[in-house]
Amino acid sequence: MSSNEPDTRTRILAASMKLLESAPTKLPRMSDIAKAAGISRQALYLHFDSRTDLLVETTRYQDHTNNADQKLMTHRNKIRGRDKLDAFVLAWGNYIPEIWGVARALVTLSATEPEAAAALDQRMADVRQGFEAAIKVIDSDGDLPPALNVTLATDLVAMLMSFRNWETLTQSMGWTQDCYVETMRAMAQAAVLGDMNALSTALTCTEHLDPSGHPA
Amino acid sequence: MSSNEPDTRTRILAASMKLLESAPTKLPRMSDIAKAAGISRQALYLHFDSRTDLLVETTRYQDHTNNADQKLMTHRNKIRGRDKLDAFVLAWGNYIPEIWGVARALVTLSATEPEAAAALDQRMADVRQGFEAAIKVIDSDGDLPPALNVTLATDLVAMLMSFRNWETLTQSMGWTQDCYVETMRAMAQAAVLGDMNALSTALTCTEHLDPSGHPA
DNA sequence: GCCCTTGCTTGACACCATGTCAATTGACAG
DNA sequence: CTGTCAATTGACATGGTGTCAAGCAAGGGC
Repeated sequence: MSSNEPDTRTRILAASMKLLESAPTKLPRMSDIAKAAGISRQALYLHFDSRTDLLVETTRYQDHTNNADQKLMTHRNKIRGRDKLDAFVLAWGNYIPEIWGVARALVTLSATEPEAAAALDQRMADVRQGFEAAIKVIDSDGDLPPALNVTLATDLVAMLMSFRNWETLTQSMGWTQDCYVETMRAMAQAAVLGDMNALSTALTCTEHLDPSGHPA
Repeated sequence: MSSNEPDTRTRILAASMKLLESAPTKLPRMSDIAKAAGISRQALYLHFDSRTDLLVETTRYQDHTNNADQKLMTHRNKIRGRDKLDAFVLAWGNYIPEIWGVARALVTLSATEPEAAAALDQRMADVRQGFEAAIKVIDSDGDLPPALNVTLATDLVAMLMSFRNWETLTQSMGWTQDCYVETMRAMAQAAVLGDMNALSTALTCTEHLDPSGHPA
């Protein structure tokens, strides 16, 4: 029976993840999560040290159930640095919406909880590393403009592709996910390769935005 | 005597501002602010409805004491759109560090308090408007690349110059304020004007970053 | 059939921060 | 002297996290 019914810890994590995904802007109370998992509030503390601990474990759980590693490794195939960058921008940019709810909760908690802040830093460092790998190859390809070095370029792209920027553009400013990805792709190429015609491709968005546009 | 001793409300606001500026990552409790203002905790509620209200008023107070309007209006002089953009990027980019502490608190609270979120949205909208003004002129100058429209370009630059990005680059990634401003200036020009050689100017940073660099 | 362990339940409680209320004080004005 | 205003004090409600102790139900070993 243990093969069919998932163990309690897993049920908690699944419930936590579901709650965070379904209402990204509200972070649930421990009692909410307990109810959703079908156990008592106190029982949560039999499996997790604290609210923060539970949340951090939820992010791990989510990455695991989503095959995050696999999804973010598509750039392995590519040979040229610019293709690697492109692939990673695409992969990460399209992964963000999947993790939005959970990541947002992590951001919120990290304002007060150092543990959460550490977990968030780690996650951002992981993403940064993906970009760095691509940019190193761009550099050895000789495609990196002389004005940039690897560190600077990586910082720039990592900033550009930050979770928060995705949130701003798609949630506050109403950009389509497609528009976001395409524009960020163009921006990354422009910034790191000095490739300006990349930005003409972003033309697909203009349609989406002109008429309806901003709710704010 | 009322001319020399500031009234209580002002003393509270000053104390609140000072606390937020001196420890940007910790948001003070009401009791901390009361103590700093030299009054009882309960007396705060004689002047402000709630913690959120007090914080929002603190941001206004800060903008007022800092002459924010004046500082952000330097681009009025400029005629060409590209010069206006440049001036506003410079002005806003250099204003951010002054308001960091208070703004950060607002961001933190806005996760749970709708009032704070509204205030934050307003502030972001104000900044956005500054960029939009410049970009409209760029457009009428005929300098806006055909792939962009005003809305899209404004969103892009507003995202680039967001408070959060400043925080990421200068606080997490260790960029100098100068490096930040110069790079953002170049990025903005590249994004909105298709002016790629702007990015070569950002070369000043490479020195700062290569040796010491990342704490993470 | 008995005991022991394991995982969970229930109820109670400490802690901490925000926000509220009532009674009181002290100063100043008319 | 009196009324008003601003602030003080102490007490309290609320809501959330985290802790603790006692009890209970199911299953395994023997």
